[in-house]
Amino acid sequence: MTDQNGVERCEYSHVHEEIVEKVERTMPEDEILYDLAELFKIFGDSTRIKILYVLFESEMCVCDIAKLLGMTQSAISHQLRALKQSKLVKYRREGKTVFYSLADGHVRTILGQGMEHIAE
Amino acid sequence: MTDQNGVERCEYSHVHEEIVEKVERTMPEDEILYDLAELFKIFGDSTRIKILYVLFESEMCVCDIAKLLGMTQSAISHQLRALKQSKLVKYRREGKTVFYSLADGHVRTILGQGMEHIAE
DNA sequence: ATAACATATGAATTATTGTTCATATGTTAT
DNA sequence: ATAACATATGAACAATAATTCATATGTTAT
Repeated sequence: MTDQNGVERCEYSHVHEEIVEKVERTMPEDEILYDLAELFKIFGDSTRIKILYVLFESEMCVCDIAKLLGMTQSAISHQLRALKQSKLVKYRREGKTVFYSLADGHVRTILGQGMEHIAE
Repeated sequence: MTDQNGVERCEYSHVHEEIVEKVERTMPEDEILYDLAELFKIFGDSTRIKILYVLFESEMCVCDIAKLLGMTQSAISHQLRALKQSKLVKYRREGKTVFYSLADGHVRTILGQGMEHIAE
């Protein structure tokens, strides 16, 4: 069923040619799909989700987040970096302290839709 | 800064007590947050995202998905299982063939919001 | 019952990722 | 300059996960 290049060779295809063409027209570029997957990977960790939920209520410094979640400063800092790189959180420095906050509204929508889905 | 239990002990907390209480009231149960992370992990892989995009256009059998994405039947089948377990796709059997399709509308919303976010 | 096809699955391998530990960087006060 | 505090980061380790390969299951036709 699979040739030497790993490409499928089913005897009878069920998709009509028009569907194939439509898929090829609508499917975003590989690079975009890769970026999209990278974004969702960020949501795919409960520590990061908790951080986002904390930031729903208020901007907060690294240490206070760590205290609230009962985790080390290092672990939280590493995860905040991931959230920062994905532009899901932003930060401002005030003396020794760095305050993190949510970067935009998509976070709420995405988490909200996820919640709705698992609630079913 | 960290005690022997790994709990943070910052000298000066910046969060006010009322914020802490609000976070503790609003934060969902650990189990729910875990399930939520599990759901987003599913979106965190470009192969699965491609499968979902394909299914936007039409229900489709495993072999045709594999052909469209240039991947093996086995790899697609494994990923479809993950999508099925997360209730993101459903399926119906017709003879030897199994047709997969999107299970609900959250998929579109979540992917759409993700797209909006990375487009910024 | 057997052959042929479509799909599913277990085990192995490779790659990725979260946390910890130790330490570095940056900031403020003395 | 030094000490103290807050945060960031690199390396290592342990845990997860994606794909491949081989094979099993399920369905249809002969």
